[in-house]
Amino acid sequence: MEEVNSLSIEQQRRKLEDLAPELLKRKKKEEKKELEDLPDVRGEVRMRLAPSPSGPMHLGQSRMAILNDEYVKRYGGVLFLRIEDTNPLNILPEAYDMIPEDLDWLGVKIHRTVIQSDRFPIYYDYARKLLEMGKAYITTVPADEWRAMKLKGLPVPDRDLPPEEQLERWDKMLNGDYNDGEAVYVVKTDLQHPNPAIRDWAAFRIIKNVEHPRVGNKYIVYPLMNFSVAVDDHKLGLTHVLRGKDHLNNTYRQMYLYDYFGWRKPVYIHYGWVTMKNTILKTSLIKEGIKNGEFSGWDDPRLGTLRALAKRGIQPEAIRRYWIQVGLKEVDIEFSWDNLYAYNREIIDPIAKRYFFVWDPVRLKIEGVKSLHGRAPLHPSADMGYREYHLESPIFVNICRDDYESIKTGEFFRLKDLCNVIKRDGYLEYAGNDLQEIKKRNARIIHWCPNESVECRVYMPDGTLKSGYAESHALDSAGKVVQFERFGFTRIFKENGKLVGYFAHR
RNA sequence: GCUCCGGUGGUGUAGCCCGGCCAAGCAUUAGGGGCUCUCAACCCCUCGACCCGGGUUCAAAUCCCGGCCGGAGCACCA
Repeated sequence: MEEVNSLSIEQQRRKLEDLAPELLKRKKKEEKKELEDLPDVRGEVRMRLAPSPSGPMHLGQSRMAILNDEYVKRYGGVLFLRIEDTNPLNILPEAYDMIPEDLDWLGVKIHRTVIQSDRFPIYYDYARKLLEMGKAYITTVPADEWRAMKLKGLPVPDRDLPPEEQLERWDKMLNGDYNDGEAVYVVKTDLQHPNPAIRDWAAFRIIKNVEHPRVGNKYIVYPLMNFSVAVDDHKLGLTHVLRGKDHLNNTYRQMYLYDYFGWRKPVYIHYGWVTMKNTILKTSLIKEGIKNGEFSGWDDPRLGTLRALAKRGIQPEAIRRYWIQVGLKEVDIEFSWDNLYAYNREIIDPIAKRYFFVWDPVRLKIEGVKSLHGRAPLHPSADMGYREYHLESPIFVNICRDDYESIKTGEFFRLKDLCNVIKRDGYLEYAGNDLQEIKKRNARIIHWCPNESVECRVYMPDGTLKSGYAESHALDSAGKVVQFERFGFTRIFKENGKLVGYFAHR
């Protein structure tokens, strides 16, 4: 060892070359496209997605859906969809259908769906057991006082009442003898716990006079998330739970239930926080915006909902690749639209047909020719056939105002796949059809569309609108993602004979 | 304030557990060039990072200590 280190780097290298040249060759490393293995896997895996039905799914939530799906597919097992609708104040009834639709679009395979509002009797059952065990209490102390005591590490008087009395109170809660906020079911933990967030936590509350979209007024005692989640995670036999690290303290809280009941704990993995700059994800904001007409709906192209992305032609597979490469690290990350777009382009570029879309159009006459024939490939490399143009005198075409203004009068340029022209005052002069001439003179080639085109407007993700004309061939691709040349990838739809597009990315 | 979790280029990630193949890989972005009848794709090139300070060691992105910075939670929401 000492001998080796006494040599210079160059000497060491030479010596190594003699002994084992293969060690010097660097392996070309490929981009990692796989997720890390899950820890502690014994055979099949049981995992879950647990969205609350407050709206359709958005990009942020697609992360947990994709990752769970990937792991269940890798190891085999069961993926549960558990709809967490225990807060009747924050439910969008349509979301019960929207969420499975969104998951289906994402390609996430759900094996079984459970809805928490079906399971209240189960929660009540465990609640009673816990009271019998003396591990929970029902307090009638007002919320703020109770919280203040907790912060000081002090018990409220109710905490130490005997189980019989607690059970009596529990029955009174269920019977409706208390009104909203007058009594709360609390799980005992450790009042001295250094983390105040972990000390005694509320597990059931009373909500009267609010109709739950699925169970109506059947229940007035609603479980809070930590209780119902822990019970269900256990009852469903989960082996691994993926959740955002904002749930870290909830995991610690739930551990008390596992300990009290002696349940086996799943493996928890907490992944980092994702910030999405200038992306609208908050369902409450979206709901508001739809209501006041600011957004056209849940699929408004400005939004970060999966439905909006789908409408713009973002492929579910691109979203999947994105989240797989981000992985499960506990670091907070910033979402990168660029990276998502890159994955999407990878998928879409080989299959998207090419068309001309002229936004902010200028209509110009081509002088000096009787008729013109054009032929442009629908795809530059794949064999998808051609779109053809036959123009008869008088010939008018549309080009983008930006192009028109940046071309000088007298300048020689080409209308792609049609012919060469010279810009004159207010019209174009036909200048042959020699492509080599364009190349030789390094002249510009711009796109155009015939006078007989369809109106087309394209909604951009930033909320702006581009309108103009698209060549009528584009109607053939209605519903699909196309690339408007020199514009970008856009998903187009036919509406009243016109085209409406939603821009994906360049 | 208290509790917990993190810090690799603009962004994401690999490497960190088990120190030396790392003068740090990959992807994306940006800039440049080539190719192309698109400002797409493709090919080539360039810029760009181990939070800071100590320590251990022949050797630290990797181990230890301290600091700094960032984030999350502290709801009768999920």
